[in-house]
This record gives sequence, C-alpha cells and structure tokens, in this order.
Amino acid sequence: MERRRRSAEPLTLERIVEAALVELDASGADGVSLRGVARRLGVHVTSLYNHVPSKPALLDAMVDRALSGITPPDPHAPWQERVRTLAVDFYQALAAHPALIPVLASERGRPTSPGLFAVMEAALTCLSDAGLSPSHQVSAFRGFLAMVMGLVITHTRGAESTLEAAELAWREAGMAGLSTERQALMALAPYFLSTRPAADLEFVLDTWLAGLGHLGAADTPARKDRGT
Amino acid sequence: MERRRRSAEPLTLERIVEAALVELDASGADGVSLRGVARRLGVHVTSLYNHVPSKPALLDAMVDRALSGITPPDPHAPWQERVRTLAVDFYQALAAHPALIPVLASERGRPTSPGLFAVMEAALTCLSDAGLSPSHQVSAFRGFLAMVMGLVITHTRGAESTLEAAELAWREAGMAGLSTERQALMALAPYFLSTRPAADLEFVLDTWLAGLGHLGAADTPARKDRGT
DNA sequence: ACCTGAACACCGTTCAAGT
DNA sequence: ACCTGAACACCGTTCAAGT
Repeated sequence: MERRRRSAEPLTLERIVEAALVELDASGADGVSLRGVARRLGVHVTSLYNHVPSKPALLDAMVDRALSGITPPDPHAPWQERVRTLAVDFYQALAAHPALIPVLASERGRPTSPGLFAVMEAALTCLSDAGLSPSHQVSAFRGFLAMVMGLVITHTRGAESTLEAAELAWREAGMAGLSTERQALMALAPYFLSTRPAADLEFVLDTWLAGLGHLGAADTPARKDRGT
Repeated sequence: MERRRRSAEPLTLERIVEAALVELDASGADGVSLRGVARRLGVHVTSLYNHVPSKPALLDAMVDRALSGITPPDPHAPWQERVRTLAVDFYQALAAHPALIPVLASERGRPTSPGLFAVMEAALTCLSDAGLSPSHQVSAFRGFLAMVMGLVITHTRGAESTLEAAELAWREAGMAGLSTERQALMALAPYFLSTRPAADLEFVLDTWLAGLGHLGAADTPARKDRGT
C-alpha cells in the first residue's frame, strides 16, 4: 500500500461546500463552523481560506449548490403545470437542506449562479402567460417564493411540536376557563398531526392557481362589483 | 446627587429582552450576543443567567415579545376581512424586526405565550367559516403562516439587490448570448424596483382569498371536470 | 500555489465567591 | 436572591512561515 497522503483528493471549493452541507444537515444552521468543516476534511482551518474568502461566502456557495438541481420546466406545457413543477422542485431542493432557510432568511445566502436566473426567468414567464400585469407578475413572483420558503419553515419547525408546545403552555398556565376559546384548535388537533407536507403544498398550489386564474383572466364574470 | 447606583433600574427579563431586540435590529440575527446585551445594560454577562436560562430561551422570549402585539380581530366581521387583518398584523409585527425571521426559521423561537394561541384560534376559525374541510383548514393555516413569513423574507433580502446581483452575475459571466433567454426578467426590471411590499401583500391576499373562495364554496360552478 | 501553526478578539456557559 | 470575575471550550480571521 502506498504511503499515507495528506488527503485522498486535493482540497477544492466543491469538496468544502459538500462537507459544509453534510455538517449543516447534521448540526443545523448554527452548527456549521469552518473549524468543523476543516476537521471533517482532515485539514487545518486556515487552509479553507485558500478556496473561500469568508464564512458568508461559503454560505452563499452552499445555497447556490443546494438550488442548482432545479431546472426550468418544459416551456410548451400549460403555465399552471409549469408553476407546479417549479414549486415542487424548489420545495424539494429546500426541504433537502431545511437548515438552509435561516441562511436564506438572513442577509447572507444570495444565489448568483446563472442557472438560477434561468429558473427565475421561467417562473416569470409563467406569470406573464397567466395574463397578469407587470406589477402583478412581480408581486406574484415574490408571493411564489414566499409561499415555498415559508412552507419549508413551517414544516421544518414541525406542526406537531407547535401543537405540543401549545398544549403544554395551556396546562402550565392552567387556562381551563378559556377552553371555550380554543374550540377550533382542539377540534383540528388530529388533523394537524395527520396532514402531511405534500398535502399542504398541493392545497396551497391549488388555491394559488385558482386565485391567479380568477384575478388574471379578464373574462371571468364574477368580478362585477367595483365600489365594494 | 445620590451615589451612583449599579444601574438605574433592576435587571429583569423584560429589560433584557428589550435590549436584545435593540441589538437585533442594530446588528442582525448573527449580531446578537449575550455579552453585547449585557454591555448595553451596563452589567456583567453572567448576570443575565439569573433571569434567562440560555441564549435559545432568550431568542424564544424575543419572538414572543415581538408577536405579542397581535390581537384577534373582531369575530363579527366577515372571514375574509378577519384574514386580511390577521395577515397585515402578523406581517407588520415581523417586519418591525425582520432579523427575527432567521430565528423563527431555525429550531429556536417557538412562541408559547397564551395570547398567540388566541390569535391562532382566530385564524383557524376564519378558515372554518370559509367552508374548508378540517384537513384543508390545516393546510390553509400553514400556507397562511408561510405566505406572511416568506414575504417578510423576500422583502428583507431586498428585491433590488437580488436584481442587482443578477445583473452583476450576468456581466461577470458575459452571457450576452443568452439575452433572448431573459426577456421576462429584463422587461420586469423596473417593476421589481417600483413594486412595494404593501402591494405584494395586498395582491397575495387577493389571490389567496379568491382561491379560497373558489375552492371552499361548494356551489362554485367552475369545478365540473373530475378526471382531468 | 497551497498548507500549517500561532495569535487575536471574540463567543456561550459553568462555577466559586462575594453581598 | 442577585451580581461578579475567572475559567473553559469554542468561534472567524489574519499573518508569518514553511514547502
């Protein structure tokens, strides 16, 4: 067998990003440290600085990498179908690394890879095809991003534990007198436990697309009123 | 004048949370440190541990405090109006401390104050009044939270800078050959700059409510097809 | 060109004292 | 009961050496 080398492969940005994503999945957003990544690669911390200028830059690269799998949908498909495809792809890319959301939510994590702008372009084209005004296309695009990112947040935080925290708080506070005030919550408790993320995403997309069709299509007859 | 006291007022959890929110707004989510909060209060770091057990617990308390201003809307108003009121209140509470979103998005920041559960109850009642099935009420509730949180993220990250980053990346990559592929993005550039957060929220709520009305009302005639 | 190691100014948290 | 200060095991980042 050959003499032990410093490392099996040369240190590259790609290997660093890969190791950082492994650490992210294992330890959460707060658990990612350059020292930990270096340890995982069998390398001294300061060696990383030969390939990445700072920790924020590494976080940017991680976001880029995690979202790089998304590709624009078939442009010949109906726009509703394209929106669905994009939403599901985006959701899955984020859900694969949910700890990336705090990174996206902070000022860091600005993706700059050209591939993502192609996806952005595809999403905007869908909304243009939906018959929205330019300003509404922008609002719908932001709403689209918001919806998917937000759903990953709510699913990651765990609907179960939110409900558990609620019950716990009630018991600790001993608020039996308010029981009539939490009828809806109590009645829905089992559904909070049984309704899966995929069902949420599907319902939200159904609602979103129905609303877009309703607002975007000028030939919809249900918009008679003006004043109220 | 009296002898200089250690501090003008006694150290309390409330004062600590208040100082932490000031530090959050000034320095971002990553900039909040117990040492910094203690410095701001003119107190030794370890004194904080007499009032709060850990940094995660402080972050929870900060979320609770930031959302404590939201109150349930008038239950006699139409459900659509109640949804709008709740969304705007929730949005504004988050937008007042946008750096709180990364906290919410991580495993930390679980609100436990009873007042928030009253708000949760009110939101669920709206969706019940909208005629949704229990499972759809849960999905709609999660979508509602997702939408507002996500919008704050997109607005905080800044649509302008996203666009600037896009233009910069294009120029750096020198992708003039792909110019036909980014028609929608180029055409919408001025609207990305001019469309305000309030307009996004309004459009998203309009779309959301139109879609909910469309899906929730069984007497809507536009749902004829079944197979496709 | 790339890796090492010491060093700097920070962290959160624990613990023994003080009052 | 509450505040202090030293101490511990961490951080990100810089810089002078090494090869």
